[in-house]
Amino acid sequence: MSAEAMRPAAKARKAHGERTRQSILEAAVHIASAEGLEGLTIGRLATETGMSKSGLFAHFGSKEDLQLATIEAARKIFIHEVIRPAFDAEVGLARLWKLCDIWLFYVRDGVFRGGCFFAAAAAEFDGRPGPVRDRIAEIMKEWLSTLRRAVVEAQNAGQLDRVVDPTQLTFEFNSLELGANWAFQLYGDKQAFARARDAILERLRRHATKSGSTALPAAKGKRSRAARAK
Amino acid sequence: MSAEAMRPAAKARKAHGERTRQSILEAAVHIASAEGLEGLTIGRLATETGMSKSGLFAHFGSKEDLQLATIEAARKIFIHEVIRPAFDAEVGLARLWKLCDIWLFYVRDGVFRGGCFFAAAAAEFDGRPGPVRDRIAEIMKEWLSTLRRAVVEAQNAGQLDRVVDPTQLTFEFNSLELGANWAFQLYGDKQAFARARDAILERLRRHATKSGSTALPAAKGKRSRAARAK
DNA sequence: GCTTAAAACGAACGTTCGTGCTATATTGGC
DNA sequence: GCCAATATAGCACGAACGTTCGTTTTAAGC
Repeated sequence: MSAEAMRPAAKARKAHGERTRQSILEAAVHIASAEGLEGLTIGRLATETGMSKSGLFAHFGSKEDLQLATIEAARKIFIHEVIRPAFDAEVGLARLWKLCDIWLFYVRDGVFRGGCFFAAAAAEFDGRPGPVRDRIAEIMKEWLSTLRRAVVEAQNAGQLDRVVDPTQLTFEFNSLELGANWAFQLYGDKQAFARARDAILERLRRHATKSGSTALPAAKGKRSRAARAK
Repeated sequence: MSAEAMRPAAKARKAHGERTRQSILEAAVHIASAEGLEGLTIGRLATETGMSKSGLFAHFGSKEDLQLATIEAARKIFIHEVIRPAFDAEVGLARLWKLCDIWLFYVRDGVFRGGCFFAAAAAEFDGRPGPVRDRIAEIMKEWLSTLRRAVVEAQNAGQLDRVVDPTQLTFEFNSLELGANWAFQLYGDKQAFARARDAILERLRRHATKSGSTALPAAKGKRSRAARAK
């Protein structure tokens, strides 16, 4: 009844506001990833979107709410760009590898202007307690859990040796990805992606079972590095 | 003559200013590592040191100069706390390992409030061109070079297999350290240090020659992880 | 103890920050 | 075409920012 009274019309009533809110957040995400969530200023965002400060501000009760909304928007993009495509791969080593591989492309292709949105946000807020920091930490835990689950599933599928500690492997992969992101942001070093990729693949190959190794990309010869350097 | 005219008295004349400048920078370094180089505000710093804004400001011509001076102060601390002690170890695998090991302690022991000063600064400024960003990049390159040199020296000493690519190994070690720093700052996860340590040691052991492996700490039994978890 | 330069201060500048309040467009439902 | 709700704009606020200025305190050299 009450739920039935919530006609689609009521939703359409809100459509316009929701749409501009969305376009604001789209701009916010890119500014924040490059200049930081604190550098994301209301005035700057208003200029960027061609709105007035107050008009824009009305969509969010406070700057903190804007930051939180921006984080959610970034999360959606991350899920769409990394998680979803990786889940097209079948469970096991293939999915685990694809998660890592796509993540590297997600940074390299500039899905966000400032590299990984959450790596930047985490570094900015790790010393400032509050809901923003908490939400960032939650989302990165989500990512780590997804990665770890993929490791365990690969083991359950008999494609990955059970002696490897899933938490340890997850830590190492995440670190290598953060390292590649760091090197690319600070030095524009694209080779860092290849290095992270090599390091991850080397670990996966070393612990892959015979049936598992077919799920990984074919190993290149020793000349691969020299060829790449050229 | 002119040089002789520069009597110690003339130096003593300037002593007081230099000393307060140093104490300002000491406070600045800790604030900046926790709140960022931009969050390091002149008013905040004045309050912290019990000085007036203008009196403090006179020591630096601009905020950017203050940031640069803060970076130099942090670099000196880093050299004193990490580089110098590691160079007590003899050239080769021992020094390489000590560089990595001490770095982890440097973060864990809170030499800076916000973890690794330069990791935080790099994340903050990697998207903002200018002298501050340039200097941070330079200093981190210094660190990478030091690490890489240690790898090469270990190879030259016949303690590390020559098939390993020094640049690749340096990238991996640096990534693992950044990963530990990240996990500790965001989650307070102290186990991350053990994980980074294990990962680094595992790689070193795998590529150490017979003569080299004596330079590494004795391997713990398999129960070590279970014991640590308890 | 007087002189003089360095060091620190207090007050104010112009901007920009986040955030309210009030009025004006814009829009969907009838 | 009118109504009511929603969406945007205009304006002003207090606070904090980096920075400048003229003055006062501090301390070293003779």
